[in-house]
Amino acid sequence: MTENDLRLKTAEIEKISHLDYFNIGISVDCVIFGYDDKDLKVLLIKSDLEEFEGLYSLLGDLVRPDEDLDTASYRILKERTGLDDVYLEQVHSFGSLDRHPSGRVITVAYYSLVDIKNHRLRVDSNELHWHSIQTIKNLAFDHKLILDTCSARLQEQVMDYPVIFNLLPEKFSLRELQELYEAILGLELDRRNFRKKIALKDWLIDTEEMEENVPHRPGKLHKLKSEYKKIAVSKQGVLNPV
Amino acid sequence: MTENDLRLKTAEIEKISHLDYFNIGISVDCVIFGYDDKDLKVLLIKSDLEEFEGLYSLLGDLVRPDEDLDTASYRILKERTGLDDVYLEQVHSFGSLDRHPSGRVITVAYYSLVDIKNHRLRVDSNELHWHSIQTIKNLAFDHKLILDTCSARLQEQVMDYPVIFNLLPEKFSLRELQELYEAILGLELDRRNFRKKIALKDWLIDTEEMEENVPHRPGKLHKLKSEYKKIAVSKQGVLNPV
DNA sequence: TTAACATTGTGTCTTAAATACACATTGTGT
DNA sequence: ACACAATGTGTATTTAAGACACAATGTTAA
Repeated sequence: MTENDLRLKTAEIEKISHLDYFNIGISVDCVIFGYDDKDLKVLLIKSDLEEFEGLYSLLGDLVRPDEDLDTASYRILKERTGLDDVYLEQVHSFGSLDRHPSGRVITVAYYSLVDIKNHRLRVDSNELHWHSIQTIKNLAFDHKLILDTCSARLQEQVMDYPVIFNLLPEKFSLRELQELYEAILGLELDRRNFRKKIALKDWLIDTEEMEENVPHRPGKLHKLKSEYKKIAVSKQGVLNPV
Repeated sequence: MTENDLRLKTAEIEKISHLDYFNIGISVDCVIFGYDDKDLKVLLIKSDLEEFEGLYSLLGDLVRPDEDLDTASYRILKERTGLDDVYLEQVHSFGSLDRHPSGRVITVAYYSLVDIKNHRLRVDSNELHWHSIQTIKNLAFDHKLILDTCSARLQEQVMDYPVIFNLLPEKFSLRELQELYEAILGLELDRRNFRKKIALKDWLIDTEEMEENVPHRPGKLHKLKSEYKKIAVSKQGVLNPV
């Protein structure tokens, strides 16, 4: 390498340092909701940063230069959980100056809905754990704020769009569905009025099957009409209430 | 400079090139809505990019390393319009690979509501122009998509939150308000039912004043209750319907 | 000055949805 | 066979939405 090459290299460093000043990292964080044991849960991982020792954080990663935002969130979900074909929706972007201890990182938050029982994650080997929303006091970074924002969004959407069926198995009883609504909304619902409301939306088909292995009178099993499954799996862009 | 220095420099270049590979620009774009002449309008500027010659684009800029997202959108609004103290709300982030011809730029879209009449912008000197939403066919970048997304968001919010009063002068007649709703929702409303609905929301105070200089029977002037102005100017975080 | 005009302001009826509320039925477990 | 735990169902009340018509008021122009 000649002295001239060196000068060129140095100039390049200058230029890149300037770029670096303007460099802001961009990441995606996924709030992955699950439902089990009559409780709304979120999938968290132990933070690997010293600053947040002992705290959990959402699943996230930097966005690669060759992938768009939705692709990045799908990749993270797939890599971390092995899940594919899940409901994902962008919620909000967070960009406080001090939100990441090791530099300026703006993050785009997504929420996701998965059926815990159906997909068996290798959660323990991964340091991944399901946490009840109720019990979460604080998280690494600004992830508690992100979680709360996504929970609020989920609450807003739950009565207007057929999304939460992604949290349930293919077939479910109306009791299971009502318990899920109650878990998300944080209130108790009247059984008769709830059933009337759901019937009015006309989202469900009554399979002719019945619950099994319940220690009481079994209920009918229902499933989501197939025309709504399309919307539910990947709601792109603007969507009208059904 | 020794051979060893050179090796160090080269290593630094390697490292920075790697960073550069991960470098993604981040910008903010503002959809600034205004209302005039019974028409919903948006503030646009002639694109300065060759690729988009003749097309208009939204007002936007790169986010600086020392400002958060909300601050960036306020700055852009202030710089370009001189307006301060306006309603701004983050809507969605857009990150397609090919959305910017000169590189990878992810943008965070905000919408803003301003009273055209009240603030006299130097629009002509700035190449800034108000365009009727109706007439806009395409825009530079993916700005048509961003505009449509923000319009849809505005439509969603307009009946639930007292936001659109930011588009009107301090005092307005119920006819003006109804025309604004009609412009945003793109439909005609029944006058009696509209007034009943607005009365039910209890957002307004009846000032004892009357319209002036109208070529017909003048209507009463109303204004937004002050407790809602707070919310309306800067809706931070999660907000419940009123 | 008066008549035509444009818009204000107001109420009832009907329909749809939300809420409050109670009892007989069915399958399981002991 | 009895206690248990849940299913499944209907009516009455209140609240909101939607359809719809006419008298009153101020301006303008003949």
